[in-house]
Amino acid sequence: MELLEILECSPPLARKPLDAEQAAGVARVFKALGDPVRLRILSIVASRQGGEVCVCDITGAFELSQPTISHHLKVLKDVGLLTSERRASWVYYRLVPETLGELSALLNVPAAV
Amino acid sequence: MELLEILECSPPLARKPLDAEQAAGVARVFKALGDPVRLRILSIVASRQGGEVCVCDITGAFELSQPTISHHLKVLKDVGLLTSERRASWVYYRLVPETLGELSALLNVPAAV
DNA sequence: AGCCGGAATAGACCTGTGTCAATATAGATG
DNA sequence: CATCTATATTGACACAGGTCTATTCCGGCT
Repeated sequence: MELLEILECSPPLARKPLDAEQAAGVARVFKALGDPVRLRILSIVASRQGGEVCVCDITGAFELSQPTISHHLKVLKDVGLLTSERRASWVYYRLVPETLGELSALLNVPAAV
Repeated sequence: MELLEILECSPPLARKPLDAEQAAGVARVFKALGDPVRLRILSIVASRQGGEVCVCDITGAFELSQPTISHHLKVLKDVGLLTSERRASWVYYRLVPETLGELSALLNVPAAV
């Protein structure tokens, strides 16, 4: 997954201006975070004891159709924020803490100049 | 600016699921970060010695029209990531490190469970 | 006052995207 | 095999958003 590579190699924003390619890679992830439903999904997964959540639990937390939730899960998965695993009839989603951590580091601008 | 309040009161994602209102507030900021041009603008400002950049310098760094850059600056300003100050004919933009810091903290998920 | 340059705003256009209903797929179970 | 439940995919639609041109606004200068 090349996104993680970009993130891992990216110094904080203040280090030096991002080039177009780096910016495009990082923007994909932030764009995924730029939706309230996806943020809530992410926080549901993140705060879940055991670290994984069944899709049905997520669907139940929203007044949105099942395909809509499935769509959002796919977006989060595609940018490397979540992974999924099927067990029997159910699919479980987990955080990818590395991705979140890299984003966090990227935004961690040193104190005012 | 109520956004900062939301951010300041928000524990990390893993603490407990965001409610709809919190998620909407935070999503606004991430949405602003979810564009490559805006990320580059932000990194230009962040990496600038002295902490401020004239609009003309930003415009010069892209092959985009001046109104387009102005639009992106407005988006970043509206969500509290930048502030601006007019001096004579020029307008200078600065980071709001608090906002970045809060986002960084929000994403800072504790190590795997 | 009039002009000039830097920056912001307005409006139009086109693409991207969040949502849904309908359908398909996967696995379990009778 | 038939069927049921859980999840994913497809296609359609409406709205949001990035970009441009044209215009306006704001300071400084002559």
